[in-house]
Amino acid sequence: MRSATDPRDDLTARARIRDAAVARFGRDGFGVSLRAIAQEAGVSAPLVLHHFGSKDRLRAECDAHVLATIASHKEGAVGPSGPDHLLVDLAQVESFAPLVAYVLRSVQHGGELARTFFDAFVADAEEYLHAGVAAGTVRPSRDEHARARFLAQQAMGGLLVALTLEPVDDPAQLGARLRAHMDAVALPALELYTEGLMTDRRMLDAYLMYVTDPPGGTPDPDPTPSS
Amino acid sequence: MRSATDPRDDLTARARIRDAAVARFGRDGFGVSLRAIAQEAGVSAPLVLHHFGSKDRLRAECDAHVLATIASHKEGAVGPSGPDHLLVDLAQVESFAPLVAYVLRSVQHGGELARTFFDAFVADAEEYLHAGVAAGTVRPSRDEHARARFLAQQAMGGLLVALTLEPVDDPAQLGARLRAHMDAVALPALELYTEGLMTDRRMLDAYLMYVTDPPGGTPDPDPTPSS
DNA sequence: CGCACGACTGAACGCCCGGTTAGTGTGCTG
DNA sequence: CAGCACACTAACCGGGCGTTCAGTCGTGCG
Repeated sequence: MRSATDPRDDLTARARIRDAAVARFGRDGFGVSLRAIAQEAGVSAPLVLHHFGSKDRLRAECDAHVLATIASHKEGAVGPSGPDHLLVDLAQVESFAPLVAYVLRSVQHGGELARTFFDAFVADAEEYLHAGVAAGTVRPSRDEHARARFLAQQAMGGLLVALTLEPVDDPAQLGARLRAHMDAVALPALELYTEGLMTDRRMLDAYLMYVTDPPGGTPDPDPTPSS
Repeated sequence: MRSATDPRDDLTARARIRDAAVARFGRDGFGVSLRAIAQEAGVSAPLVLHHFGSKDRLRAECDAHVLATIASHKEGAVGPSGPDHLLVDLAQVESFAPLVAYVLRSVQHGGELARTFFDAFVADAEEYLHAGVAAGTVRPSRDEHARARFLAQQAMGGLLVALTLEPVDDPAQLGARLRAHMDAVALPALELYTEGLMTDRRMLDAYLMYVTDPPGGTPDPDPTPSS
């Protein structure tokens, strides 16, 4: 019983299965079989069901566990470089790499956790940008929320595409791969962020003119004919 | 025989199966069953194998078909807004929406076609940026290729994340969804592209200083010990 | 001690998968 | 008309999946 191993209590088979599931889900995707998870945890497949009821509930528990773990670590030490680096920094710590892989899989696959994570990223980005604007290091935007969402989406997506096109087999190398991605991205990103891309304001001004005064007015707002 | 239906020749059951496979793969992912594809094409499952040999070869043929179709259309009319808009513009045409969905699925899943497509995107972006630099509308970069890759990766990834987090059920709505994504992204993107993000050059200059003169020198270039 | 209980497992079930086989209909060809 | 090539299908196969079941083992408790 748990009374005998009181301090560990969560390092028992149940937790081992959960950790193995996180690792396998992250490495091979959510289609991985229960038997593979069981083997990774060193137990039999039915024991997984015995503890978690079903594969779906196991997945849900993994979601909650990953969410809670990362959230608690986010509080502990705020990243030096904004939300984009949180996952990258976490992945450098070997023990956290599986969690990061799990998060990336989630975002690749979609679903509840992915949206939760992404919303948190956007919120972090917005907060970070707001601090920059207040400190005078970041230009204000005409729509701060849209900008935060845009930047988070682009950064997350770019990372995901890079990892998808050149997948990392060994989760121990995930940290190095993420670091390499940041290195490859650093120069163009900093260039873009400080110098922009365009040499003049024509396109932006044209767009601003367009949204405030659409050329076609409001054409046929309810195009439902009589038939 | 094909001599009887000479002009159609490619609209026979084989092509119908291929199109059904493209549609299903794009809508439900590559895990979709052969039976579902067969049902969509209105034939029996073994007929799919009869024509294509195996699921893998069917997938390969879909890859080639999608690649060829989009490539031929790309030649026909070069997009007015660079490579990012090619898929978006194509998806507006209802008949092309399944192909676009297939491409996005490919990039989400990884693999050969994904890399081929992505490399083509990068090449298009590089060409487009180069033209802009030559015309004086786009600032030059210290690493043109890295910038093109960066922008393509971010744009593609951002689109993918947006669609993954809020998936589109009906392929007929894909065009509208992509348009909505471009609308949501237009303002922050144009702001970033024309005005940048930073108010000063400190971070960029610090980075440039760092890469040309790393603080740690060249630490242990070949860390292979004697053992 | 005896007993109940939870952790745990081997075997098996039902299902669906990709793929195979054996055969049917059909239309062209000689 | 006979022969034949081809598109096409019903039935089936082995295998892997999530899940269930019956039972064993170890252990704390009356």
